[in-house]
Amino acid sequence: MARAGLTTERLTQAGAELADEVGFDHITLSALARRFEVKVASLYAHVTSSQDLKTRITLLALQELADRAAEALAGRAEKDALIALGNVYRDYARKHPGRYAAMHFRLDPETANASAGVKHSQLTRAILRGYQLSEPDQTHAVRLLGSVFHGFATLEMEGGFSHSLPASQESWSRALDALDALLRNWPTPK
Amino acid sequence: MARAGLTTERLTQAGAELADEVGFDHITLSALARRFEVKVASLYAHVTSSQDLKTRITLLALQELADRAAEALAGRAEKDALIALGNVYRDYARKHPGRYAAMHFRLDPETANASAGVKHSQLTRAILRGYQLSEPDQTHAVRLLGSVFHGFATLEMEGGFSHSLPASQESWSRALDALDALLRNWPTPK
DNA sequence: GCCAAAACCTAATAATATTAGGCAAATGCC
DNA sequence: GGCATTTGCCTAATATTATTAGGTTTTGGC
Repeated sequence: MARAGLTTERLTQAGAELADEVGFDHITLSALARRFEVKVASLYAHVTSSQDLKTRITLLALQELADRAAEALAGRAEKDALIALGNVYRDYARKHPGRYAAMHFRLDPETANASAGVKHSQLTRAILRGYQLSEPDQTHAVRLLGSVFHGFATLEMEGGFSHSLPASQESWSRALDALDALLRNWPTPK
Repeated sequence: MARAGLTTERLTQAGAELADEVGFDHITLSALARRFEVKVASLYAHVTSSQDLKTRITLLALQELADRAAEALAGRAEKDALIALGNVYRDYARKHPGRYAAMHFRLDPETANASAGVKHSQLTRAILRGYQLSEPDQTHAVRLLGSVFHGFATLEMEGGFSHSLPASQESWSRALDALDALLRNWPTPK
């Protein structure tokens, strides 16, 4: 009989799609095997374990998002850059909820360090170039931006903002306005 | 032989402790049964399913956190209240990572509506009384505060801030300063 | 002490993860 | 083009977990 043509890459890609459909927490090797019309044991020639698959999906998501972020930031500065980066995160979370969740899967330190995850903070730091912030305020600002982007995306994804008006899009725009105002006038502790 | 004295409440409580130890995603009825030195099937007299246990842990966490938030806000206003509420969230996430994660377990709408979850946004809204914001800016601000609290707590819990200086505590203080400054001078879109 | 209800158990089924070892299909060498 | 080898996928077996059905034993009220 014809072969399915499994490869590590194809499994990772299909795993990412599966995650977007059923949620990262609910992906299984069984479901993935079913999708390829293949027996579960066959997958073990390409991934070493369920954990391995999840790790690969995580790395894929981190890379995809870093690439989109880098592209979005090209040629933009200040508020333009801030809005672009924020939208990349939010849009990715909305379109790819499973992959977005994958990015918060715990990786072992070496894997994490070799991942595109490190690019994320670098890219966030890059948009601060347009604002006048020096260390250590830059680091504080990077962490605050990361918190807002991640927090908003997560809460919105969970439906936390969908049961009341105004529409969450409105709050998002205002959050970006607020962050811009903040970076433009970063408070110094007294 | 002596009986273990299982009740729904004790299972929920032990489940919450287990979640704090191994992570909410990794709690199992088997592990819980082991902890009580009881067979797994015995648990089904007190919880209807694994899903049911998780739901109960979620409700417990939402309630605990709402109670702590309410207590922390009593007699405080403005920045004092903001700091107190933020710290309640952050401290809870640090001390009870499993329960904190439980709060983002998907509940069916009716359960969610009957939960202490609704109190959270009310309490957040309460601290805005000290600042001069009217609708719909209040809602935008509630959502922003929620995003920062949740985002920061999550990223810190994952160790996202632990591999670089300054210490995350410092960034947290500065984030609260920033939010206070923002609420005091909420930008209007042009 | 007796007896109902409650608490816990054994047994059986099903889904998933994982390992070991087998056969067949594709690949490369002559 | 035929053959050997590698590789891809399979069957089979084991372990863990979730869940249901139905059987005992404990316990508290009388």
